[in-house]
This record gives sequence, structure tokens and C-alpha cells, in this order.
Amino acid sequence: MEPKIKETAWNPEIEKQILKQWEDSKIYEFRPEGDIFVIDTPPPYPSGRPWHIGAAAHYAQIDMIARTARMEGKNVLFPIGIDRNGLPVEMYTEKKYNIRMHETDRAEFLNLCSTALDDLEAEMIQIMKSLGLSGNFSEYYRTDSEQYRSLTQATFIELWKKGMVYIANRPNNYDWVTGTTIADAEIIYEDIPTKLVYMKFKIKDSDMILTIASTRPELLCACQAIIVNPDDERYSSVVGKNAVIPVINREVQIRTHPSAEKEFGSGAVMVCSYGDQNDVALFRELKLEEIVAIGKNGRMTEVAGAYSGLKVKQAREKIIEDLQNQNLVEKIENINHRTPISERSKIPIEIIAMEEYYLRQKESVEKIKELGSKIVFHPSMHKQILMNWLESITIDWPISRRRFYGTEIPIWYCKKCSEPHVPEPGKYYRPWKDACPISKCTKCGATEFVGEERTFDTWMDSSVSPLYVSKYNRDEEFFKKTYPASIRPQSKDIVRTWLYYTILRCEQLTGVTPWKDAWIMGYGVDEHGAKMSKSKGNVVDPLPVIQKFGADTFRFWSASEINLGYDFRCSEQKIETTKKFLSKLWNISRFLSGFPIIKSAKTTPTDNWILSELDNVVSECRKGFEDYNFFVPSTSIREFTWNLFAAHYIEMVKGRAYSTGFSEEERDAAIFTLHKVLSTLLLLLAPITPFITDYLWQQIQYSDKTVHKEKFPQTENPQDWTKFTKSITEFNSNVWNKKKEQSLSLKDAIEMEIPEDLQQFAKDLKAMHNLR
RNA sequence: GGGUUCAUAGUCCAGUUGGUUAUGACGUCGCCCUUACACGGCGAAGAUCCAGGGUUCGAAUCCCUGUGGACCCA
Repeated sequence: MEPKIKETAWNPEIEKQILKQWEDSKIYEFRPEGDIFVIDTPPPYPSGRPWHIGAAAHYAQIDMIARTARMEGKNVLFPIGIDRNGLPVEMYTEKKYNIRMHETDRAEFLNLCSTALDDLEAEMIQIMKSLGLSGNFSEYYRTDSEQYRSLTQATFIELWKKGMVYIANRPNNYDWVTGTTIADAEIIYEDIPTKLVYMKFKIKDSDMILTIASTRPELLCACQAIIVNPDDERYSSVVGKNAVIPVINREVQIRTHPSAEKEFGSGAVMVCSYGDQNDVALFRELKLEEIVAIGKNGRMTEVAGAYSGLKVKQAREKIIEDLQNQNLVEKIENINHRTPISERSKIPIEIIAMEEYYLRQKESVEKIKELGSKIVFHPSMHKQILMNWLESITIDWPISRRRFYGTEIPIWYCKKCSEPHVPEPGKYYRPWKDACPISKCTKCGATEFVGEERTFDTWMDSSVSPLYVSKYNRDEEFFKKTYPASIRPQSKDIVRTWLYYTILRCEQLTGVTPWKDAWIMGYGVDEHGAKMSKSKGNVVDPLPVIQKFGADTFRFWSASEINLGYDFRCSEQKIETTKKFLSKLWNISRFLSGFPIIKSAKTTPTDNWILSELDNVVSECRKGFEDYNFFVPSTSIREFTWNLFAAHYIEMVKGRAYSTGFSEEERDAAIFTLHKVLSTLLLLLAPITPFITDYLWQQIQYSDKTVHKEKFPQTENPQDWTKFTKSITEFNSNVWNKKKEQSLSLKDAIEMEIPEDLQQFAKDLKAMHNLR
């Protein structure tokens, strides 16, 4: 019989047609009824070209989650969004047009950002579509839309009214390049080579010299105390006395404090506003008066005297030089200092006191620990990242940012008494340009207002994503059915931000955990295991790879190469070799497409053996799918298909299927089994490689609809025949080896004994090897 | 300094509750067009399972110590 499939290899070009078929027939449309499964999809951030191949692999797997749930009979809400708020696009725009945000007209700057985002977004959507994501593209959302931003603002207003927000002037992490306060979660630490300068301080009214080591000599002008450890006998005689700050020539008192480490530097520490978080704590504890030495522009202020106007780094070099000239330096050590760096602009942050809005989070920590412990993490080990983060939260969340491209903080201040007012929730407010919606100050009765200019930290937007997709505040009925969501898929580097903030905000607003499961993926690294970065030039662009090898190849690579939760290596060569498996599957299908589909038959021992192995595969796959792990199913399917089904079973029954020397009943049993195995494999593979499986399913005509409307196969627990697997494969190997030794062709006849335990397979084996 | 995690052939990786000869793939080297597939088939070489110690009749697997890497936190 002529095979229905003609070509000898899978052509990824066909994917485009299939994609169109899916779109036209709307097979992935969500209906809010029955068993509902909601994915809190991460909206990707279009921060520049190219998009990360690891991210593409990540989305391919999220789609597998969606398809798995669908094949288990669930109605799946798989939203697609684009995250468009925040610093990266502002920096991208500044660079692209060579402008500075704070020196550009706000409305104009926002327009430029928006245009830049549109371009980058278009490419991402194209990649996501060509990957075959079964998400809701027709209603894809943007986090900078009026609707989304009005939700961010409404949730803020709700928390404001509950008293969860307050304003405070306190030292905070400040990034002078981007000109804004940042949260602890946005800080990374890097070891940077730094000079540890041992400076000589004179003790007043004595000839004694006190040596103090510091990495921040430029902060001498902001020094308000010197501390030594209370147990440090070297300094017990000078405690209580005053020391003279070198170069600055101002006096400060020497005190004791347990945070001074005897072993670090000289054991004496200068306390300045503010070298690090420890200084902040000491200023508060010792009630010292703050001296503002560094301005918002990252330069030294007038209190720095001769150094005023210099950037911090320049001031440091200059003051070291001056100290050396005046013979006030004992020595300089080169050390690697763990330095806090702004995640965005990569510069060391400064700690500067500023007035910012804070969202209360400290009192929620215990509650979130409790909620967090109930969320099922995949893999479970990554729950620890959240728990460790919760342990380290010491201050509330500063949520205001001095940036433009973000959701505006919806507050107006009374011009007369400065009382802040929030408007009614539900609309999108831009206080920097909109007229004030409040008519009269509730405190003093004045009628003139001035709008807040700051925006929110972007995590204020991102942290309500599960509320947005389930239409919180917009559609009560829909919300009830779709919240909490089923699963949050995301990568492990944003556990302490996105994952944590979402639980925090949703708990504050709804009192419950936003999802039942959290699915945490590792990073994509390059082929040598190094992190991909634009500066290293090792970023792999996913688009050409997908175009070259096809989405299914890329997806199968993603499934079979990535162990959930662990970092994975991306190399084009690996992806290329994955394509071979799809060719194998294609050719098996091509062979089978020549035989009629037989619905039932009286199977022989050989058939029972492969069906028994197949049942194991089904059970393995179901276990993997249950854990949202695609590594297990893809590898076990590949191994079974290639090394048992194709290599042994098909070879054993080929003669029987062609009916040479076999009864019709025996032939039908072989054909029945071949189709049974292949159709089961296609179903199991459908969530992983949706294109090729759908194409083959429809070409062979296993049913009159798409494979994606089918349900997963169940295990049937037939009698266990797998004990014969080893004997069968070994016997076949022996025959092949014998023929090779005797330089026989595989079709040549040979004399060999079939072992006792394989007698029931004898007829197939004889036909297969031409045994005499 | 604390935490998480990893260490298995040239490379990547599997190994479920400890049980004969350690899985598969890529790569390498032979041989082979055998009517699904040369994007294929068969075969071969290649591993002190990071080191040391312990528990055990028996350890890649469990425990301890150390070494090296990745990440997180202070």
C-alpha cells in the first residue's frame, strides 16, 4: 500500500500552515466553565535585542504546561502580556536618542519610550507565536495600558485607605545614574577591587595617633563618630576622647560599639552618613546628626569643601592624594570589597536620605511564610529562595520612584496645607498633567492642588498580574472562577522580587495566596556554562534558530535538555541534533501510514511485549506531566521510540505486517499494535511538539479532529511482559553481531538457536533475521 | 561568614526506597544502501562515579570531613 505521507523528512515550513489552521479554528479559546486552569504567565520585558534564547525556551515550556492541562480536560486561561513599565526602556531610549530623561519634556520622553517598546514588542510577539504558544494573543495585554495602570493605582488606593502606605524620610539606596531610590531587591553584590586606606587620626590633647581603615575616605567630611569594640584592649584608653578628622580638622568622639570588628582593618571604624547600611543603623542608634555629603547627582556637596562638585570616585582619589601629601596615610591595602551595585545601571549605590512612600511589609512576613509554605514549588528546593528572602526583610518597601515611564502615583497635595489626597479607584490618573479630580481639601478646605510627579516601582504593577488576568475589580463572576490562579511559572532569579511581591500584594488585597503552584526555572547559559550577557557577546538569538530548525525542534530540545529548576546550556549544535528525533518519528509515521487503521485485534506475545513497554512509558509521562516536568516524558518517549519500538519491535513485525508467511489474524494484530503505539506516542508528545504531532495525527487520520482536542492516554496495566525486553534486545544484538562476523548482509539467512525463554516470539524472530 | 545547589567517559546528562556487568545522547573510530528513515542501521573504543573517612554482607546512591564550581543572603 502507498504511504499517505510521501516526504522522507519533517519540513518545519509546514509549521506556518498549521499555525494558521489553529488560529482560524480558535482551538485554544478559553471558556470560563468546568474545570478551570489559570496560568499567571510572566509578561516578558522588551528591553532590547536580541531576546534571550533561554527566555524563549522558558515560554515553550510554559506552553507545555498549558497544553498538558488542556489534554487533561481542563479549560485553560493562558494569558499573554507584555511588561512595559520601568527603567530598562528609559535607559534604552536615552541611549537610542542620546538624551537625558530628566532634561527632556516628560510627554515627549514618554512617547519615545512607547515607540521603542512597540518595535521590541513586535519581535517578541512574533517569536512567541512562531513557537506555537497556545496563549490568548487576540487579547494580549500591556502593563502600561490604561486598564492595567488603573488597576495598579486602584490597588494602591485600596491599600492607602487601609493605612498600609506611609511617607518617610530615611536613608535609602540611591542610584544616581538613574536618579531614583531603589529597593533592596534591586541590589546585587559584586566583589570590586578597592583601596582600603589606613588613615591617621590625632587624638586631641595628646600625641597619640589612632589609625582607622576605610574604603570610603571621601566620606571623612560626613564622619560623626569613631567606634571601637568594647573588648578591644588596644583602644580602651582612648574611649571617650575626641579625635581630629584628618584633612577636615573637625573633632569627633571615640565610642564603643559591638559592631566594630577587632580583626577588620585597625579595629577602629569611622561612622559616616552613609557608607553602608551599618552606618545607617549606627546613626539611628547613637542619635548622630546626619551630614549630607553626596547629592542626588552623585557628586560631593558643599560640606565636602575642596572636594565639592566632584563625583564620588574622583573625590576619593583626590582625598587619598591629599592625605598622602600630608603624610596622613599609614598604608593602603588593595582588597576585594563586596560592593552593593544597582541591578539596572550597574554602578555602586549610595545611601542618601530622601522622602519616599513606603508600603508596609514587615508585619506581613509571618503571614507570607505561612502562605508560602502551602504553595507547591516545582522543584521543591526553590521554596528555600523565598524563605531565605523572608528571613532577611528588615525594612518596608520603598515604592516611589523618580522616573517617568511607569504608573503614576495617584496623589494630589493641597497647595495650602500639603495634605495628600487620593482619588476614587477605577480610573487611570496622571497627576503630573491631569486636572485634580478632588474639589476641596478635606483638611483645610482649600481648592487648589498640585499633582505628585513620581511613579511606582515597577514591581507594584507586576505584583498584581494574577489579579489583572482574573479581572479583579472588573468582572466579579469571572474573578470568582479564575482566582486564585493555578500556577505561576517564572525564573528563579526573580523569586525575591516578582514572586515575593505578588504574594505580599495579593495577600494584602485578597487575603489568600495568588496561586496553588509555583514553577521555577533556571537560567539559560551559553555552551560553556557561562551566563549570557550582551557585554560578553555570547547571547544566542532565538529567532534564527527557530527559523532554521523549526519550533518543534526547539521545543523538544527545551524539554529534553532542561531539567526543571537547574541552569541549562544553550547551543545551536545541540538543538540541531534534536531534529533527528523528529525525523525518526516522521519516518516511523510514514511507514505506518501505508497500513490501514485497525481498531481491535487478537494480539500475539510480541505485540503484548511492546504494549507492556508502552504502558510503562505512559505511566512515566503522566508522572512527569503531573509535576510539570517535561524532561522525564521527552527523554522516556525518545528512548522508547528509538531504541525499542523502531529498533526492535518494528523490525520484528515487519514481515508479519506485510503478511509474508503469516495469517491474516496475525497480520492484523501487528498493524493494530503499530498504530496503537504510534497514536499513543503522538498523544503523549502533543504538548511538547504540537506541530508535527498534529500534522501526523491528521495525515494518518487517527481521528477527524486535531490532536489538541484529544485527551491523554491512560495506563492500561496489561500483564507485565517487560521481563523479556533484555532477552529480546540481546538476542537481536547477538544475531546482528554474528552476521557481521560472518560478513553476511542483514537479510541473509543464518543458523541460530532461539533461547528457551524467547520461544513464544520465535515466529517473529525467525522472519526478522531469516533464521534457519 | 551563613544558606541553597552541583560534581558520573572528550562533552552533556540519567541513575526511583543502597543489590550482579553504571543509562542515554553528542562527538570519535570501524563496517553496512537491510523495500520507514544515510537526518539511517550495526558494532567498537572511551568512567578509579571529585578526594578521604564512616555505616553495611554490599555504596555512584546514606552519613561525616575536605576540595572545586554556580547561585542566593549578610
